[in-house]
Amino acid sequence: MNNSVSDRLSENHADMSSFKPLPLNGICTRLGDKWTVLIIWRLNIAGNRRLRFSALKREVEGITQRMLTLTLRRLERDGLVKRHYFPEIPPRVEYEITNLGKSMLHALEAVNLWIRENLPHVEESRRVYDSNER
Amino acid sequence: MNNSVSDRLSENHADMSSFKPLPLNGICTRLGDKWTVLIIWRLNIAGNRRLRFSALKREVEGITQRMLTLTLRRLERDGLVKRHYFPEIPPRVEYEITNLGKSMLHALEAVNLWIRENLPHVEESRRVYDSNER
DNA sequence: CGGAATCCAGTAGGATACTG
DNA sequence: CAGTATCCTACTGGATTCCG
Repeated sequence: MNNSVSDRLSENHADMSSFKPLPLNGICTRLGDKWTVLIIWRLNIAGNRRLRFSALKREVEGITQRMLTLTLRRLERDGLVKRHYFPEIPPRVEYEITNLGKSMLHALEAVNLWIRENLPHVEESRRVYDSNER
Repeated sequence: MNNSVSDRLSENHADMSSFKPLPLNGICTRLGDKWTVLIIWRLNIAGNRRLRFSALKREVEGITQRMLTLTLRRLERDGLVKRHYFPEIPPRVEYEITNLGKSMLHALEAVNLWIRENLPHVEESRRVYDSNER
């Protein structure tokens, strides 16, 4: 079986030179936007339970209806979230994270950990930089 | 010794519910911008060798002088990159990735791998979505 | 309830010209 | 060489209103 890619992902930093850079084709941009990670993170916590549109709106702090709709549509389009529509009156719509979405969040765990561990260093560096220069 | 945080980062997906979401405090946004990852990635490949401004400009495809300067300044401010200035004539400036920068790229390896493995699925999902709806 | 449509302000980033 | 300064455009995202 072929796992040459993961083989090259070793502990050895120098081996990273064999990797091409991250393809900045929209996914990376998506990860950096304001709401994507917060929404899919919330859906991931829910696990296999689905969340209604209104529930997400309540629980993702500060998001507007417009941005929630936009972000969910993009997530659905990318296959990271599944949308279940029930044409009742009033309508009911439920959202659920997909396996693909779960795997993406899994890949983000290391980044999450890095931020939690290194944000203080970054902030200290900013303080020093801002006091010296300017 | 205290490693409770990494303890909770297990293989078990359900445990992720105990994590607070990624703090979207500028770093995440930074990762999603157009040039940050490409630049620091290039510096990381160089390892402990430094790269001149002009070398980065040549090798980071399509970047403008302005964006290279801006992005390098932010990376320096965050402590991810070190700037070495030699006041000669003409001036010479060399950039070098820091250990903090290396550790951040290390945390990004899983994301890089995920994209390389799952981008086809995302693109297929987009094709289906765009043909069905609209 | 779950949007869609419209308007608007702020910002990211490109192109270009100038400089110590 | 390694920037800085300026202008300009496109896009992101907030606020608000309307709708089935």
